[in-house]
Amino acid sequence: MTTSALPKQYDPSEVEPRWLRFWMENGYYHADESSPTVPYAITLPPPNVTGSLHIGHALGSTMQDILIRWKRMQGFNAMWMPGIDHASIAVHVLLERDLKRRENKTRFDLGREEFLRRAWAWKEKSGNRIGEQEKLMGFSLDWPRERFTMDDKSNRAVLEAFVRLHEEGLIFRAKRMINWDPASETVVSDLEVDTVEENGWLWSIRYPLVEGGGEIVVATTRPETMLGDTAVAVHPDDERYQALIGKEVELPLTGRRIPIVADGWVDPAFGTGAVKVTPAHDPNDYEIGQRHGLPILEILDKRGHVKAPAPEKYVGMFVEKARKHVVADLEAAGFLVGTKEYKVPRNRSQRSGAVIEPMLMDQWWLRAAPLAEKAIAAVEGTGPNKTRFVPELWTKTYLHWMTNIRDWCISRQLWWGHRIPAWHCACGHITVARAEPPACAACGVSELVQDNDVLDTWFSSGLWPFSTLGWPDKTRELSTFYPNNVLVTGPDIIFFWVARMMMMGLHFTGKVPFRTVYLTSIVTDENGEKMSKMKGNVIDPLDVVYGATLEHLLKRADADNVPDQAQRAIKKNFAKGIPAMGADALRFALAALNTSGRYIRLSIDRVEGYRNFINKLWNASRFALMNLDGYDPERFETQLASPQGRAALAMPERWILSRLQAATAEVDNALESFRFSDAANAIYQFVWYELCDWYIEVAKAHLYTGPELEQDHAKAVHRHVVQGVLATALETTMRLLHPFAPYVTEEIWQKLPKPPQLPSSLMITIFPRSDAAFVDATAESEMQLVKDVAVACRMLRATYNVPTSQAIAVELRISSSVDPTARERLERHRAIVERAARITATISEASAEYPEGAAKALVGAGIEIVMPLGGLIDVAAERARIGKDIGKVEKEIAALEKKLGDAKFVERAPEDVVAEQRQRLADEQTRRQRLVDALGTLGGA
RNA sequence: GGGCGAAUAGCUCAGCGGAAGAGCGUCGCCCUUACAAGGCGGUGGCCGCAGGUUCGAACCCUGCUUCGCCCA
Repeated sequence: MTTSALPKQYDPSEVEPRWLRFWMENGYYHADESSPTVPYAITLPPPNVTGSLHIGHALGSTMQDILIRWKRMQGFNAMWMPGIDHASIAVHVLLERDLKRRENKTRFDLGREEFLRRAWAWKEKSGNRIGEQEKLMGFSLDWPRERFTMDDKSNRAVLEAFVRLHEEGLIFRAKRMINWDPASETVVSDLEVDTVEENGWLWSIRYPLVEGGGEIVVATTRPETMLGDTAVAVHPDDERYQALIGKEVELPLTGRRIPIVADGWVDPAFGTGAVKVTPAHDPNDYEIGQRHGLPILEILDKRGHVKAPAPEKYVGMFVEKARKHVVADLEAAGFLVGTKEYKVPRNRSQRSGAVIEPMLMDQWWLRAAPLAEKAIAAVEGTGPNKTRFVPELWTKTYLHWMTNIRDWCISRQLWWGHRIPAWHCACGHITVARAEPPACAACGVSELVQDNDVLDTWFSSGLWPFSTLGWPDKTRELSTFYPNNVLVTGPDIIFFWVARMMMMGLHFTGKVPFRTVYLTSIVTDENGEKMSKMKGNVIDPLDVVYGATLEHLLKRADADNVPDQAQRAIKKNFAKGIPAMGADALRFALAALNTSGRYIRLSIDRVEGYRNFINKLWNASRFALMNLDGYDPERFETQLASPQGRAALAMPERWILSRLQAATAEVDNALESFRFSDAANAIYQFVWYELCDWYIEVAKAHLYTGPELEQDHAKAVHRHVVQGVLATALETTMRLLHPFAPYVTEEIWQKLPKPPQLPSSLMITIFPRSDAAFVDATAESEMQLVKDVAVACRMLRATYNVPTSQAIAVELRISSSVDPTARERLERHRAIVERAARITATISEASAEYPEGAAKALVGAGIEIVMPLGGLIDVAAERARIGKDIGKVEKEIAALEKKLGDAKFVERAPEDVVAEQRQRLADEQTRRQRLVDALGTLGGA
């Protein structure tokens, strides 16, 4: 191997495709459901087929891949289920928008069959793209198992679930108030409606009394719905209107007579305290109507146009237009009392953006309360199986929603989705069945028409964790991989996914679908703004991986039809484009930034920092590979296996192996409790600040070959040990880091010399476990001392700008009375300190005599560093620096004396705490004395 | 209106009862043959405000202020 040929900079574009192919070709991603080993399963929340992989997916999926690769390496039968969601309404919105633009047609012009043909074509293209993106990110999904929510198996599961729930009386048909999207002409879920405050008007309208010539004035933001009014309501305690309750008014523009009713729901402080009641087009009015037995007058059709029995004049007008005409007519007729600007809470469909019309309609419903009961018990821990949320705070959100659950409207007036298995007969009877029934169950007629509606997408999502494993059949997959161990998703999906899966899972399988729900943070841009194409602040994960020029970003934005404003934002945000970071850097960044906070502010700069880390690791490995000639991994493995062999290691070797155990333990513990950022940071710290900054620097002295090596056998032996420790530490680091950064670790690992019996890929090696045999407190404290002394020397050197090239003589003065072991330790490790700080050291006892013009520094209380600088020293600066240190020390001393002077503290605090504070005080006092002495000998005050 | 949360270094965040931490930024010095995507060193904090509990509070409790988010 010609390792010297390794490039100085890690090039992910060259490395990633090779290993991706290797892993896929060898089937390492695939889990065998018949394997006797302990399963560990995660189901990927399937991305929406309309989209491409966005940064939120990248985050959630990276966390899942970290878990899966980690567990796989721990020997679990790790299975990660891939799939795509059909996203019923999202596909409709997208295709219909396109249809409108290109052909100026609606889906109704096209017909159901042709529309579905186009939807499938879209699914093929878009679904494949998502899969490609997931592969490029290195996600080790079990591809042969890949599923789609509308494939045959899923269709069968949905059919079975629907029929069973219907048989159980949990699915029923009823006419209730629903959210109608007039643009898409379908029901939408409560969860898919946003209430936004928009600028509007509040109109006051005079409704004249039928008798007595009086009037009542109502305030409304939707005057056009007056055409469907069937009452006026006031609060029963409202003194202004006591005399009017029970009277009738004549409804302007229609001539209809409607009553004035008293209802507690009315807010006397709103407007005039009197409101118009339109039971057919407002949920609250509907409730009032029910309480008072009011008639229901529907005056809006499915496209949001006015219809009869509204007066002929308005029929056919869209609500907005009808509003203008109604207001104008009211004004002309003298019924309009006032108009004022008003913030109107308006419901809009998240999908189409259209204003939602509450409407009364026959729909299919799922009675959710009985299902929710078990879903609550499982999370409260009172049921036989349990699911817990991580971070725990989301439990409340889930429980709050689940305890206040309402019946779920599951039918949608769309075509792309699972068609409802119900057949309507002219006699009015509806037959629900697994297959088209030959005849009506009620009247025997054979001309039946299947229900036109499809199911809400989330209905099939609820079944996903087990429908993907073969349910309703009792498959081996199901018994092996269900329940899943974890579900990873964003907190914004709790109600959509988690809640539905919990309800359906418990109902149909009797088991929770997953033991743990891990909720990631939500990724925003660096200013904390939610990413959105419209804002021009989206970061596409693959643009980060492969890099993108500004031109490329703008071109794509143009293709996506984003507004000019967003294009300008892109020019500002990504003026220099995005440099290629590689998949590993992005994955590691996402893990490192994924703390328990609710948001991750992702910026390219942060990712760049982690790209640098990957590069650092690459170069450390490069250094090792350039210095491993003659290294025999088997010989070293044998040495490490024996206690004597381990005891023969020198301090720095014992130190780095000990630190590696600490890092390993931290990574393992952190992952066990889903603290991804702690795990990533533990590796980062170890690699950069321990392995690279210290161990490799120390190792250099022993790795370089020279003529003396051939004469000095001990040196040659030691060189081999250093090579072994370096190679071993790196090899273990690769295994630790592999779940986070699979590509670079595999690349390096394959190059490292290692014992021959290891597997062919890093991804199927064993994940490191902290080994007590290598934990070495003595080595750690000795190395700490060495580092502290070296750093103090460097500080003096930097303060006085002593060039690195100049090895400077330094006195290390040690108060053996303060630190009895320091002198012996420093003498033993003098060479390391000298090399690290570029000094030549003389070690002596502490003394109050100082050479002229020396800079001084303290390490703890017992070690003083004296750097003679002759004329170089800036006396004033040195005085200021030491004076400042004295100030700090005195502040400490004052605080400690106060504490120790408090009798209650000494009396009540634990003994060890008191002793610790006493020791600190003594140390600080010594330090102060040393500093004062140093100051005193400076002169020139 | 109901609920959930957050205020700690210039920025982004960790710490959640016994000496204020990280990353990035910033300021010096250095192209020292693994790495300038680098090395060495420094600067920087009434831990939102006010009370309380405690020998001891960034951390626990109460209130306030300001910002988020979710639900109606």
